[in-house]
Amino acid sequence: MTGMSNADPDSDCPGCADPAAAFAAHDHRNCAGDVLARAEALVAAGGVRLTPVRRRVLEILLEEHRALGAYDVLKRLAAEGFGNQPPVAYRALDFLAENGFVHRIRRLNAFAACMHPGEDHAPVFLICRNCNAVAEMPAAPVRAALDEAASDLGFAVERTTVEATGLCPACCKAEAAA
Amino acid sequence: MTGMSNADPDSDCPGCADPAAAFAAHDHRNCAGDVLARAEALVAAGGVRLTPVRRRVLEILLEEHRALGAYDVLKRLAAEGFGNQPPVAYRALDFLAENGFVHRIRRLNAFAACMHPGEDHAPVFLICRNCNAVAEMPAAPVRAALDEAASDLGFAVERTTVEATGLCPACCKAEAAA
DNA sequence: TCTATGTATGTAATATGATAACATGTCAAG
DNA sequence: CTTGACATGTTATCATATTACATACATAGA
Repeated sequence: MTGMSNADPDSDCPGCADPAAAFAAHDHRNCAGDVLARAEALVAAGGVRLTPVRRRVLEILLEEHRALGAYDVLKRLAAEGFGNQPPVAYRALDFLAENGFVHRIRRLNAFAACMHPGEDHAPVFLICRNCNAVAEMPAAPVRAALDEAASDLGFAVERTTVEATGLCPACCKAEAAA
Repeated sequence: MTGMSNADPDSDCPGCADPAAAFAAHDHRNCAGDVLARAEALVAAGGVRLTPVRRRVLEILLEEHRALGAYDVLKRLAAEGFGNQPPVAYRALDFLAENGFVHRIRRLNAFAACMHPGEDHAPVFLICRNCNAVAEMPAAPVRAALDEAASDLGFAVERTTVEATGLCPACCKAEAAA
């Protein structure tokens, strides 16, 4: 599951805040720092606690900058002296997901840090089937289409899972060349 | 996982071909029969084989008329003398999914028969968080919004997973009353 | 008709993902 | 300093999915 285009954390960085930059090369330490700072602010405001494990899990996902399975996260936690049983990872991930700091990517049974916590939240994910890079894209138009169609049936949408697989720009070009 | 509004196979029948009827009461044996017939025609045309296991899995999903886990399907297969190891179920389900006869619902780790095989295929699912009823909805507008947003990023969408949780009409009313 | 080939199925073993249940620790309000 | 709420640690177990390999089965070509 090593993303091709984001194996080097300093190079390509899909999933970053600016959707236009999502699949383009840039230094992602900036976005990671931003996000962590914003998360702390939100937590303080919301009356919930960003405990050491939770904070560390968020950091791990930000550092890694790609979707990680719960057990991958757990391995890293254990290596750093936190608990090494599944619930430790799941609890932290669930907390972060509920508070909008990470998203669950069902197609991959994995979790990825949210790149714009506190903002619009009905994320859409683009998953490259070739390099596994994952980008988070603004969802407003998709969500609007969904809401409208659903309300015609009398269904009240609360949460959405929208994930697309396909080819990211880099892999698309590579495949065309082959 | 017994859907409230579709516990009785002859009453409410979410997920049927006509999206307007999805959450309304009707006799679903009609849709099930239709679908199976259409599936056979498609299979003949497509050069693939609807073997006994595969056919039976499709029938089970049509009869049940709700999302079923692979192991639920497997239990029923085993009871009828087919193999009782996971791959038996997964292989049939994968085949059916690849050929558009069933859909995988990731949120539920489950599979449901497609109610209009051969037609437009970028399904959207509406899942009631209260009664677990699942409806398949036409996806064209959602898909269009998704394609457009993705292509701005240079991402070529191939397959999509679009699932919404919320309240179906019946549960919506019930909750409002409470 | 035989037999080679591809495709489907059967089976065992195991990997991977997720949760239930309960014990222990931590911290702040009363 | 105690109580209560929340967080964490730990055991055990369940649920979902896949790998690998053996066997059967259809069918096209010799």
